[in-house]
Amino acid sequence: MRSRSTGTRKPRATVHAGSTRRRHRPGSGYARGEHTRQRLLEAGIELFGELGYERASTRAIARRAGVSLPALQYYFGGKEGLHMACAEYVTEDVRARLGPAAERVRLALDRQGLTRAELFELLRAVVEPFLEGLATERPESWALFFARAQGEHTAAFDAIFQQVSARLLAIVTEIISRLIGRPTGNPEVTIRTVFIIGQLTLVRRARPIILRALGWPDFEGARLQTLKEVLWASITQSLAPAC
Amino acid sequence: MRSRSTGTRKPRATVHAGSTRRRHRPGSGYARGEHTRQRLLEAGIELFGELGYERASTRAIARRAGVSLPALQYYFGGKEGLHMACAEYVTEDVRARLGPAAERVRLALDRQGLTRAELFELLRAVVEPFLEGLATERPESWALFFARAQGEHTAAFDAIFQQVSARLLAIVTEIISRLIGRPTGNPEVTIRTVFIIGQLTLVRRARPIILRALGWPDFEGARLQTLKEVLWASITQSLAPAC
DNA sequence: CGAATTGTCTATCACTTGATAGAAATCTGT
DNA sequence: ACAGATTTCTATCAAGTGATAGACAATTCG
Repeated sequence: MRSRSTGTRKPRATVHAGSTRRRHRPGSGYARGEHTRQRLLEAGIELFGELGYERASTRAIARRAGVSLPALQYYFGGKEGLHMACAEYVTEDVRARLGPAAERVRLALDRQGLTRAELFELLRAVVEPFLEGLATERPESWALFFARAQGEHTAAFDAIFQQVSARLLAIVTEIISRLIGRPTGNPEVTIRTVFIIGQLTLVRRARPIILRALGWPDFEGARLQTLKEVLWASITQSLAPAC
Repeated sequence: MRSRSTGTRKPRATVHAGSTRRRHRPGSGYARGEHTRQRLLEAGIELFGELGYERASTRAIARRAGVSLPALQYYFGGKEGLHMACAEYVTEDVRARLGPAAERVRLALDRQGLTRAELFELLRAVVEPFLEGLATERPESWALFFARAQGEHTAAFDAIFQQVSARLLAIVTEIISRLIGRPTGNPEVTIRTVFIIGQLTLVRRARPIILRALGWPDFEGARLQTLKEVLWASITQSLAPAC
C-alpha cells in the first residue's frame, strides 16, 4: 500500500565502487566543480564534527555548502565517501604540522649514545607540537571532526589516522626505550609510551572536562603555557630513574 | 501528495513528560512486567553499546529483548527514556564498586599530617579498584555502553556520571594537593589530578589500541598485574619530589 | 466470578533519510 | 558557433525511523 513502486529494482549499492568519481582531471579546466567540491568538504567537516556521522544528514550538509543534494553523490559517491574525504583532508593537515618535527627527531635518533638530557630534548621536540596542535585548534570545526571521527569507529578514519599515529608511536617508543633502558619490545616500554601519548590526546578528548575543572575559558597564551609545563614536568618525572 | 493525513496534528512531543511512566508500584504484583522491563534494559545496553544511540533502532532493541516495539514506549516513554534508564543502570553498578573504597579513603583523609607513604597508600586504594573496573569488564556490553555514552554527549549520561566522577575527582585532588604541597585550588593540582584519572580512563577508551600495541588478547591475570604495576610506578614517579 | 488494572501486540502513522533519474544549464576546446 | 563533456537542479524513490491507536490478553483483588 505504501509504495507506489514502478517495478522492482535495487535502490542501494549501485555500480560505482564507492570512490570519489571525479569526472575531470584535477589539473585543468572546469574550475567551478572544484569549488563546490571544496564547499562540500568544509560543510562536511563542520557538520560531521558538530553532530556526528549519523545525525549529520546529507541534506543539511548540502544546504550549508550552498549546493543541492545530488552534488554530494556526484562528487563523493555518497555520504560515506564524503566522510572519508573529510578524514583525509584534516589528516593531511596534521601530517603537515607534525611531519617536519618528527623527521628531524627520527634522524637525530640514528645516532647512538645520546645523553638523557638529549633524549628528553628530542621527546619534547616531538611531543610539544603534538600537544599544541591538540590544545589550540585550527578551525574549531576540525577539532570537533577529529574527536568525533575517533569516537565513532569509522573504518575509513582508523586507517587514515593510523599513518600519523603509528609514526609518532614509533618515535616515542624508541626514546622511552632508551630512557628506561629496556628493549623496544618490552611491555613496560609499550605501556608507558601509549599512556604518555594517550595523556596528550586527553587534552582533546576531555577538553570540556579539564577546562571546567580548571575554570578556564580555553587553552590560550599563559594558560597553554601552564598546561604544557605541568604536563611536561609530570612526564619527565615519571621517566626519571629511581632515586 | 505524499501524506494521506487525516487532518493536521503534531506528531511529536505528545503529552507525557518523558519519564519512565511505570504503571504499577514497584513492590507488589504484576511480576511479568518487571521481567520485560529488565529485558529491554539489557537489550538497550547491548545495542546502544554496539551501535551507538543513533544506529540502535528501537525495533532492533525490542527484537533482541524478545518483546514487541510498543513495550519500549510503554515502559520507558520512548527511546531517550530507555537510554537514560540504561545509563542509570550501569552507573549504579560503578557506584556500588567504587563507593566503599572511596568512603574509606575519604574518612582517612580527615586526619591531618599523613606521611607521604600513607598518602600514596590512600591514592592506590582509590585508584586500583577504578582501574580494575575499567580494565576487566563485567558484561562486555556494559563497557561498550559506557564508552559510547561518554563519547556521544548525552545530557542524561553526563549528569548521571558526574555523580561518580566528581567524588573520585575530589578525593584524588585532595591527595595530590597534599603530596605536591599546594592548595586544592592550584591549577597544577587540578591538571595533575585530571590527567592521572584521565590516564586511567584510557584503559577503557584506547583499549583496542593498547592491546594491539602490546600484542595482548585482554587484560587478565598476569597481564592485568603488569599493567597495574607499570601504571602505578609511572604515577608515583610523576608525583615524586624533585631530586 | 467479574470488574478494574496492567501488560502485550498488530497495524499503521507521519516523517526523515540517502540515493537516483533525467532534464536543464554551464563550460570546454575546436 | 557548435558538439561533447561536465556540472547542477527538481522531483521522486524505497527503506527505515520513532511513535501511537486501539484491540486483545493476562493479572489482581473485591
